[in-house]
Amino acid sequence: MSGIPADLQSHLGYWLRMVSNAVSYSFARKVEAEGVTVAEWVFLRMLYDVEAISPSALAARMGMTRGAISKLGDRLVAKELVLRSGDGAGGRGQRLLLSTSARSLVPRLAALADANDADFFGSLSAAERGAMEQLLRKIARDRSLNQPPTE
Amino acid sequence: MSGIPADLQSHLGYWLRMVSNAVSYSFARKVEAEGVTVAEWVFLRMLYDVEAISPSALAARMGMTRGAISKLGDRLVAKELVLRSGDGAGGRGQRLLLSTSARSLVPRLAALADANDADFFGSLSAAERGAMEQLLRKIARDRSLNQPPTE
DNA sequence: GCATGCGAGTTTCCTAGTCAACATACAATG
DNA sequence: CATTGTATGTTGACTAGGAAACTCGCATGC
Repeated sequence: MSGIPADLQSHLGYWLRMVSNAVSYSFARKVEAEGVTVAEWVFLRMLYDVEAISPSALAARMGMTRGAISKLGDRLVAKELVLRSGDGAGGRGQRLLLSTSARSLVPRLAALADANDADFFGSLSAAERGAMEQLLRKIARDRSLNQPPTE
Repeated sequence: MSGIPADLQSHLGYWLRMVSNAVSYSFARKVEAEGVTVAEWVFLRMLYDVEAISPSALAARMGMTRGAISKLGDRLVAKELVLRSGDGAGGRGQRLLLSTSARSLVPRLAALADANDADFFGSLSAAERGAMEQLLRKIARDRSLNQPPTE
């Protein structure tokens, strides 16, 4: 025992990071054609469902800090994809919502997400993909990485 | 069709990113007790095996740019964990190698990596972990994310 | 009615990457 | 040899995010 320290490749975390980075990088290349980043896609996709949400609630769902959401919001407002309601910039009980152009952009981005997933996981069988998803969801559940459905 | 755009959670890439980020974040918290970052751990662990390597070869293996390796190297040299041989800073056919203190640090970091993997994947059965690793490796292989054993 | 506090959003400073421009050692070619 | 080229390492400008301090609106208690 305690001979050679464990190899990098002997850790699942290592492979997870490698593959995840590659998937995200590839997706980033795809969505940049639409002038958007991965974080922005997530932001927009979440708003698409909820209609309106407060910045700090969104921060919790996205697993980012309030500060990061504030800046991300600035960028999206500048791109005219997001509106801040209540509407003076400094408003307190603020709500974020999609612009109409964002609402039409999201489906196009979703198609890119589908394509990216297909690129990477298309070579797996449906059973394999299912197994992978179940395992990942299980770990996320154990760690409660699920964004709570709470506002 | 073309009704509601695909959900974030319907993509494997999404779950991969969630779990991978959580794993890396948790690992970062663990190794910071040893004064090291995740990237620094990878850097050190790779050097541990190869004995000496050129910065650009290491960049290729780590999937980072030469610039990033240069700065990462600076930090590790400052921490006295890495040495640059050939030794004037501007040397061209430069080699990176571990200091003796780094050589004794790596096994401790490896233990933390083991612990982190156990934290996250310990709740899976051995068969599940094996399945996960095989699937991830397969994707990495398809995309040739394996660092080539070439120097 | 006023103070006190708390929570939300912003801002500042810092870190860690990329990208692209740069300098330069080394090789190949005339 | 000299020149030209090419790969290598470094640097500077920029981006994205975290941590923590700061600012206010708003509620609560006195």
